[in-house]
Amino acid sequence: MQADQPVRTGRAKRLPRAVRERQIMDAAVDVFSRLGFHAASMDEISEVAGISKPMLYAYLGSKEELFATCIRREATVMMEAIATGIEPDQAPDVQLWSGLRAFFGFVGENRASWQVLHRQAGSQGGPFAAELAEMRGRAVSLVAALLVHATKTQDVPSASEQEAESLAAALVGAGESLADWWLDHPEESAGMVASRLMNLVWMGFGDLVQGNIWHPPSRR
Amino acid sequence: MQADQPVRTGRAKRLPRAVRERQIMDAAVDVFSRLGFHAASMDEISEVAGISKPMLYAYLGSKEELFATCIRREATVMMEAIATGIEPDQAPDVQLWSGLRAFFGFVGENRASWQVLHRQAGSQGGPFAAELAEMRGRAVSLVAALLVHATKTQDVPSASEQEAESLAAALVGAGESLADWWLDHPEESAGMVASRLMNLVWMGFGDLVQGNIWHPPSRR
Amino acid sequence: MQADQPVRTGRAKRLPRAVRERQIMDAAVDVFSRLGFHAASMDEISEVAGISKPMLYAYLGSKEELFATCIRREATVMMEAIATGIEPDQAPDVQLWSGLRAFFGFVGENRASWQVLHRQAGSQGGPFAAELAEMRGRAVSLVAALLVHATKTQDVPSASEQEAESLAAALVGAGESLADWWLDHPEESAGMVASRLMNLVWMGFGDLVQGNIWHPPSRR
Amino acid sequence: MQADQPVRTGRAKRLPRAVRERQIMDAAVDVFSRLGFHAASMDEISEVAGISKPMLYAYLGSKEELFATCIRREATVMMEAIATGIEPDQAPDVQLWSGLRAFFGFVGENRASWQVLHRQAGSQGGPFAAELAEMRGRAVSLVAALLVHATKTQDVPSASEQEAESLAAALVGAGESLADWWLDHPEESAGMVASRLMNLVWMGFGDLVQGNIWHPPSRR
DNA sequence: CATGAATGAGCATTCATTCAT
DNA sequence: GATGAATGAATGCTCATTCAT
Repeated sequence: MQADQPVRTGRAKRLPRAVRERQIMDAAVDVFSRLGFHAASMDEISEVAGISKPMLYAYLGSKEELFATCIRREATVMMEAIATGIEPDQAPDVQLWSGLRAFFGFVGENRASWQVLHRQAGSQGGPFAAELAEMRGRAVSLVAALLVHATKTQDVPSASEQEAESLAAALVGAGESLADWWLDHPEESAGMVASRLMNLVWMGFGDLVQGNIWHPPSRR
Repeated sequence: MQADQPVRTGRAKRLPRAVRERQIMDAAVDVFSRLGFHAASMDEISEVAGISKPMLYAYLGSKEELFATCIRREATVMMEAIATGIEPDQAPDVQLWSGLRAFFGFVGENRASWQVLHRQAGSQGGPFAAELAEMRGRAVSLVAALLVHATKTQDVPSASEQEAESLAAALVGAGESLADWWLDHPEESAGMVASRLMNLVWMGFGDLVQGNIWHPPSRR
Repeated sequence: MQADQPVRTGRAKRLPRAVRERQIMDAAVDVFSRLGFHAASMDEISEVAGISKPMLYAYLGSKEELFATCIRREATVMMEAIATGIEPDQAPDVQLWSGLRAFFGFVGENRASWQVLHRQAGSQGGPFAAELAEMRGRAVSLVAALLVHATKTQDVPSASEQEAESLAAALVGAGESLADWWLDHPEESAGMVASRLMNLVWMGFGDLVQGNIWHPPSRR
Repeated sequence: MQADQPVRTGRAKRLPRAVRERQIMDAAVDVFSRLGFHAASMDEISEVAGISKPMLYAYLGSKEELFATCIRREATVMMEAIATGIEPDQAPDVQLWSGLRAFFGFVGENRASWQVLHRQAGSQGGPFAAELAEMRGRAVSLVAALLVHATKTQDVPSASEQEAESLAAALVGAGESLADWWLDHPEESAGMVASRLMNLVWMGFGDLVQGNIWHPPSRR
């Protein structure tokens, strides 16, 4: 997204550290999202960032540190986007719905960010796996809390934490997978995709096949 | 699973080709599942297999060929396990249920196999991405077909193919994610985990929070 | 030339040693002439020969030994062909002419042999360089002797051995180079090519450009 | 020529790129000329050049690219040396003579260069064969042109192109072979060797054995 | 005798990382 | 602060050669 100076030449302009760091991380996110951690090379990142490799190391440390930093930044931004999107004082279904909408909205507008976060899920070997796992775990917990909250508003024996977490994991996975599917079918709108997932997890196939559909509150 | 002889010493015993090939592929699945394609080295695979590198190449070809062969073998075994588990002439919900049970059953008993198949999802660059994507695509199509079949038994305007596929993608993602979660919570039984996902996707949260639970037919 | 059994299967028939050795060497000459020493692999040679690698080693020793043996055999055959072709009791020019004709005749009918002998001239590093150099040296000496003999029949101060050898080296090189050129222009006959070289070295450009041509004795 | 530091130790001194590149190519020519393309290893070249392997690749690309670059450089230098040596407005024989003198002069002073160019003639397989063949072809064409020019100054039916080319090929081969012979008999002077070849190809044995010798014009 | 199975040793190439200017 | 120049350490792959059956 920021392959600016195609051929860097001469000495890079002196810039305040914060700006430089941002610049580098933008480049790193770009490259990591395109190639994945292993295939990405520090050479290419430094080139895209428009600085020399020693600067890369001076500012962001090793490749792994750089990757972890990227993950952390992008994950934080995404979580904030979602948190901001959720309408807190509404009914559980509406909260979930607004969360999903925010999630797909974010993915649609930040493909690179999303891919850095998701395209590496497997490489558990690396030490940045911790970073990734933690970020994902945070998302799962958030959803789990929402689910627990939903059951508490009813007269049903509240589900165990374990159960909530497992369901949350499933939901998060469904969201990730659907987001990937969406990348290959960009003709659909974020709202439509979000709505599908909402229907699936709130109504279930059992209802869906009978024509029972979940609708956003405004239409109710 | 067979990282036995940490330091191989002397000449490996003469074995018929077929046996050695199996041995090597088992080792490869082991290493690939632990480290992922990129981080795995042919050196380590040959060591784990208890043979020298040239045998690797003589029998299974290049690293990429080896990986693709692993993927194909494991995917085939898994798909067969699931196909065998599905009860074909039953109602759609029962079919789905038996499929999920078979899936989690397989994952529980073949962790390495499962991880080879799932831990590389992101590596879009590699030439084996095709292999992986195809395998996953096949699974998604299978689920989508099941969903379409389910809607057709009802008097509802049958869902578009696109919609079915997206829901199937979500379901598959939910299954994958839940399988991963399960790997970290092995105290649960396969049936319990499968049942959770079944309830989520068939009943939906909407029902679940009201205490409506899906039960296997025998209990109905 | 002897890629007989395309797919060897089962155990090779027991054959008397001499026959086996011939078979192997024919295959080796074929492969060496096509690929050169380095690019030729013992695997391919054994395959073309229709036997297993251990047999190759049992019969002909190491790759270098095998190559040296090939060189020796082919060179001997060629030298004999030339020696046989030379008419000993004739005038020097006729002797040279018959030698050249025999040489080009041999090359035309034994391309593989010729290429094994000539296509490796450069690789002086290997220990078989000795073999090659010796063979070539023998050819040069033969020509030199012929030249010396020619001068002795005249009333001129006979050229020094050194001079004769250098001229012989030049002549041999011209022959080799012309033979290579001929491989790329097979439409010419052996006699025509031989005649060109004869004219060049016997008459010289000085005569040639004045229309003075050397003719074989029968036409004189 | 600079196999100085047999064991390089510590970090190589910082040098500007152009200098290092020259240094590397000199080393490469040295090694290639001694061992030939196949037997030469990038390890040895880097060692002789006094740098690490990555520099080789950073500056000169792959082994094949490096070799091709060497060939091109050396061939260019040699062709220029010869072109410079030829006296253009003289009679054909004088032109040939000056060309030969220049050729042997070059070989005498640049043995490594000569050997890189000549010692690989056979390796037909490699992708650099094109490079080599083209260089040699250029030389042959040049000589052929000279021969055609020579016949045109006479009243003789000008030789066919084919004939001229074959004679040129023979002459070039004679030159190459004589140059090699010379490498083993360094006690002779370049002029003497050149003169021998000149006499052979201009006067022919027929004249030589009768004591007719070609002399450079100044002595005529 | 004949062979499938096995390997040690080496080679081209790349990449994260750092030094000296 | 900023960089061009430099490298140690792997990695994928191949080949001549040899056991064990």
